[in-house]
Amino acid sequence: MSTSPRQGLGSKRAETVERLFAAGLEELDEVGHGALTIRSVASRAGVSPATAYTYFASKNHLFAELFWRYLAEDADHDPQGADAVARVQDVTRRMAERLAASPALAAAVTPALLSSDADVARLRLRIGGEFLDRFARALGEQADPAVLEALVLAFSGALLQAGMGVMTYTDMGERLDAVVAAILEGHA
Amino acid sequence: MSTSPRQGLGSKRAETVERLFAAGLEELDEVGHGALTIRSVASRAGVSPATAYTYFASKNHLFAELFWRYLAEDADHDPQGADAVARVQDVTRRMAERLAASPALAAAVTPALLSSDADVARLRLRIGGEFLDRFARALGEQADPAVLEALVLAFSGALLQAGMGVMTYTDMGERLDAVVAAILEGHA
DNA sequence: TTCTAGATTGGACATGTGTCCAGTCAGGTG
DNA sequence: CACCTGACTGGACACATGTCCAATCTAGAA
Repeated sequence: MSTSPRQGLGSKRAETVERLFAAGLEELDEVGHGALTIRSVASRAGVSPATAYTYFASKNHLFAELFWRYLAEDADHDPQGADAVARVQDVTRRMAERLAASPALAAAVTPALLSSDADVARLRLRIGGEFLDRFARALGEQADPAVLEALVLAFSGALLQAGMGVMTYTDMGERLDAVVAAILEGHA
Repeated sequence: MSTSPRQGLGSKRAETVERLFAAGLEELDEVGHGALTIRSVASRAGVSPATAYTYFASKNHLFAELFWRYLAEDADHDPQGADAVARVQDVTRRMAERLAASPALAAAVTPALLSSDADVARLRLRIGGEFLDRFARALGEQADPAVLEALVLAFSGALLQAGMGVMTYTDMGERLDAVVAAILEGHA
């Protein structure tokens, strides 16, 4: 039995996974997602590659987990603003700012989420659900489902384009302001 | 000097590249983009891997070229419809139908276009430009730039979600009808 | 202290990826 | 005909990826 009161949290496994996450972020910033390998992350975290692979099925899985955690840090925030337009813009601006603050992670996660890897597929759904929730909350109760879907799709599209380098994450915030306004126009 | 009047078109190189494209499509349908390798495509086309690599820098480059050609087949079509909404829906429906008809190619191209490969980056811009053109033509002259961008982003987002398997390409057509209507509402 | 279960490890393995290069081949040229 | 040139080829290379397993370590339980 574990001696720790909080089940599992203080376990050896939990400590190791934390070290791997931290090493992953550092490695991402320093060498980018192209050059990063699970082995390099393992080495930075001071564990063997075999150990790292017991935690992450693949490089893509690692990126997806890192992104999910990054997203979750911000999950409790309630969108601010007087009307739906302002609240939705608060959501997109906030996301864009956070992504701009971690460009390496943002660049890594876009291709990673497309992986057919089973662990990635699970996280992908969670992440998609989180986006949907945020927009739904910003819109309020009686929102037009087509409008909600338009927002989610436009946001996904912006993520994709930024991920491909067609626009920067800083641009993304501003451009989405206009796009959100255009979509919501006539949908009081 | 070449004996062929149409410069290069009848050259050996052009014939080989055609065979490689054809083999690539067959291989995609039969084994999917995961299992496909440049070597397997080369073998199917009856050329050596080394030869195939003189035409395509990577698997992703092959997918991007295949998709670009598939897109170009349809480039001259003028969007039909009385008003902007109908014309834009014609564009999205048409694309969705074509993608649904070649699911393996569609599944392959989404991750491929995210590659940092230089040849892919070139095609990515061309493909993005093509989408923009089609929506711009469907909207007509004096379109709101924010609306145009909203449409392109929503469409990109739909491609991404379908590419991830969150929706089918058949769904995509129907869902985009509603999304397009919602975006254009109030933008006569 | 001894035992035990879970965590970690080294290292080999099979596979894929893209590069490179010296050599061959075929068809048009002079 | 002999010659060239562009296309193609075989095969080796360096590297990354993810898997596997028997051996070892370590901290808490008895």
